[in-house]
Amino acid sequence: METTVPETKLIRTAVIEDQPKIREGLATLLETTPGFACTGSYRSMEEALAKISFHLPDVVLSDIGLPGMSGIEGIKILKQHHPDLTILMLSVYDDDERIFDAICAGACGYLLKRTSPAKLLENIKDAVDGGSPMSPEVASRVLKLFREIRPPEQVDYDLTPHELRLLKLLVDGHNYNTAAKEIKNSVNTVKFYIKRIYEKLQVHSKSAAVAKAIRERIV
Amino acid sequence: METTVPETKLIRTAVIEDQPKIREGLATLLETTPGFACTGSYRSMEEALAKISFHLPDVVLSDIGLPGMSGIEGIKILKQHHPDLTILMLSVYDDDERIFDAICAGACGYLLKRTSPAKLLENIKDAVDGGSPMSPEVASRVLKLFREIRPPEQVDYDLTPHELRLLKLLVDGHNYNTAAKEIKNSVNTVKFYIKRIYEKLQVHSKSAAVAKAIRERIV
DNA sequence: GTCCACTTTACCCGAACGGGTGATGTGCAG
DNA sequence: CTGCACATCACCCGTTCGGGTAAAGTGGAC
Repeated sequence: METTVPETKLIRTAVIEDQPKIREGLATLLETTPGFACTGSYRSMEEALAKISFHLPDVVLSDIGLPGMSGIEGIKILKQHHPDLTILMLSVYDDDERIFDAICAGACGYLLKRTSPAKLLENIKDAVDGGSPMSPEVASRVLKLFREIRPPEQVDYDLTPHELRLLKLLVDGHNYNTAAKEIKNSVNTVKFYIKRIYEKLQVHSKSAAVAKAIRERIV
Repeated sequence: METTVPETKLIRTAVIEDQPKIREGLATLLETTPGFACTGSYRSMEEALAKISFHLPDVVLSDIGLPGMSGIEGIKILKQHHPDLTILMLSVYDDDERIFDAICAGACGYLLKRTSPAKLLENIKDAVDGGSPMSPEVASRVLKLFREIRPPEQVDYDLTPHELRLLKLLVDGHNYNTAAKEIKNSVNTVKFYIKRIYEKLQVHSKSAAVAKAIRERIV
């Protein structure tokens, strides 16, 4: 809800892409579209890292499959040097692994190369406005991964607060003795409680209990 | 790259929203736009759950802040009854908690109410095409959460493949004996290897090793 | 008071674990 | 052949665990 005065701010974009046709196409697109500018186009991450500081852009558009250093490795370094840089990945790959890595490396968006020029420009604008543009397929995968991460429905096995606390101590590497000191009980009490924890969790050893506790996020 | 013959398929959409103005606005928008249809508009999740099966839509557009059952609770149930239903959340809230819950409950997209009608229609289309439309702010939050989830950078402690396999067995609840059978070695060999694993992981017990392995995603 | 549920502690015993040391093999470089 | 690295296994010993049983102490309900 800001006053949208005729936007004078140019979106300065750099391109990192090894295929000459695509690289030049993007550069031309950015140069000829009002409101956009291309501050540099680089054939490799190494080249970009060496030269980009002299014409720092607002947005970097980077391929992943580059000769030499990969785009993902590269943007990690780019982000270290210029933390505020907005980075969009532009890739033909839409596999979970690469999407995940790119995002964790600092990319704020992930577009597939088949994205139309109009969409691309719109997405670049979104990105500088703080959005995180993703191609539909990419967004789906991100959500899918997202769901996989926390599927378990917090089954709590009816553990009492006491038992829970003790379980946490076990998870943190305590043995019966140190855990006993921690909760100010005798070792025998601890042993007694742990028996019940094992029953409730249906396990028969400390390590199995710990594994279950961590995996099912009981801790 | 498919032949885009004049699309005859209507996108049938249902609306769940308690505010009359918004609900009716959405219904009208869907009815009057070529290619779209509104199969029903409901004031509450309870109403939707009761009636939606008679006119099953392709897409459900649901508010979160509803009277009675919340939109998030509701779509969980909706998804159980109709797993293939495409569900888009339409909400004023953009907090992490609700976004997370909505996605995990089965929403395939999350839009803010300030989304323009044109964008909204486009996003609905994206959704039926298998995409996962999100408002820019929402997408940013999703990526932020995403990064928080896997911060630890895969330190692998120089475990050999052998040691790694053994560690996995421990994590899966094996004791020395069963693990030994599993890798066809004597118990003593297993003990020997485990000693080295403990050294490399800097731990002194099975449960601590298991905890570390799971937490640092060595498994 | 009595009864009952719950917490806390105790003891026992066999099995599993942890750590140390040393002895075989097996294959490869010299 | 010798030497060396490495994998495999054995034995020992003290500690910790896992599981079973039993019994005080505590507090509230009746």
